[in-house]
Amino acid sequence: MARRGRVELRRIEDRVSRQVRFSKRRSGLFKKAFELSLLCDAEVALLVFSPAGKLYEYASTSIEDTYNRYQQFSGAERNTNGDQNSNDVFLVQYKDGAPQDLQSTLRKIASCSPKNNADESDANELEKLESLLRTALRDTRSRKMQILAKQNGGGSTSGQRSNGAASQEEARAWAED
Amino acid sequence: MARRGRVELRRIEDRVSRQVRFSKRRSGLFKKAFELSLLCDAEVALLVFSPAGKLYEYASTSIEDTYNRYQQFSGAERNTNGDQNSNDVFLVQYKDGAPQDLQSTLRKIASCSPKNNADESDANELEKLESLLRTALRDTRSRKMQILAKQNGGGSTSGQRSNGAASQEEARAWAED
DNA sequence: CATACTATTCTTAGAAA
DNA sequence: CTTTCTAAGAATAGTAT
Repeated sequence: MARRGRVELRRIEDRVSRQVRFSKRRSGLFKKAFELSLLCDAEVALLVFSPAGKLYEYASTSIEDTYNRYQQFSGAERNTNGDQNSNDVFLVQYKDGAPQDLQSTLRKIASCSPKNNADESDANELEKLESLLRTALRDTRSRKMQILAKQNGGGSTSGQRSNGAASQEEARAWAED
Repeated sequence: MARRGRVELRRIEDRVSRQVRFSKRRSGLFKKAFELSLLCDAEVALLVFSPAGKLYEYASTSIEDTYNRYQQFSGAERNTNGDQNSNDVFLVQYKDGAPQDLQSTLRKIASCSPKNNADESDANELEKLESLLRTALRDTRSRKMQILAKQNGGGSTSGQRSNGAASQEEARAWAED
């Protein structure tokens, strides 16, 4: 049996049904978000809290970066019309040199052994670890994006069916923290 | 004429086409985000920057609120006390995926050995790795925050304040669909 | 919670305005 | 940049696992 009619735009009463729909629509939403960023070269950040309080997130770059850009944007409204190759001050070329070093980064991460005691020496170590993790995450996203793109190179857009955790790395980054 | 085939999952080369698709897909994405929050009673925050740099946003509550909730959720650092040294603040216990398990997460990361060949099996592995890295990054940040806070005598570490932004614009109209 | 199925509804690429 | 029109694809409600 299938849908009986159009979807009414109102909160779903039945808990089970609402939960199932949340799961499905969430997947669809994240997929759309990913596709928008990849197909149209847009920067997307998406945060979703389920009714149960669980967090789901997606960001073409990172939640923090996009939120910061959002705040800056709101502060200074600077809109240069024309989608030409305007000289973007923050344009940084990452190219594809990073992903190859992913294994190297992972090895460095593995060598970190943060203690459970919180002291000053740990702070520095954690700082380094954080940096390594950021790099590894960026490289992992980038590589995964390449694979997905290759898989769907001549296929459909619905090839990616896992959760919406997909991500991409573009040749643009204004401030990778 | 309509669509001739499936959509290729890759950046659209033609600028005009990309722009038109961005406009359409953005509308669709925001509609989906709105529906998810309404139908399933979820909290949603969505930020999109067009290739031209224009901002589009939607939030079931507000971007700031949801982002703050995200920060608390992932960072687990919640200090509501401005300048008073409240000891109990740092005694907040973390739930699953807590900093206490950071070492465990790092071990899992270390066990990942992404190959350089881009095939389907690699995509799944990278998916897991990405998830692990996100977790590790969150935990690392969280722990670092704790240490820094402790060093500073428990001073406020969440001084980030909004610049009085927030300009809802694309959050209505499709409520009739 | 996530997913397989399938009938239906919904989204959207392409071409123009 | 937004939107109209049409038909091909995509998403998904309800149900069961």
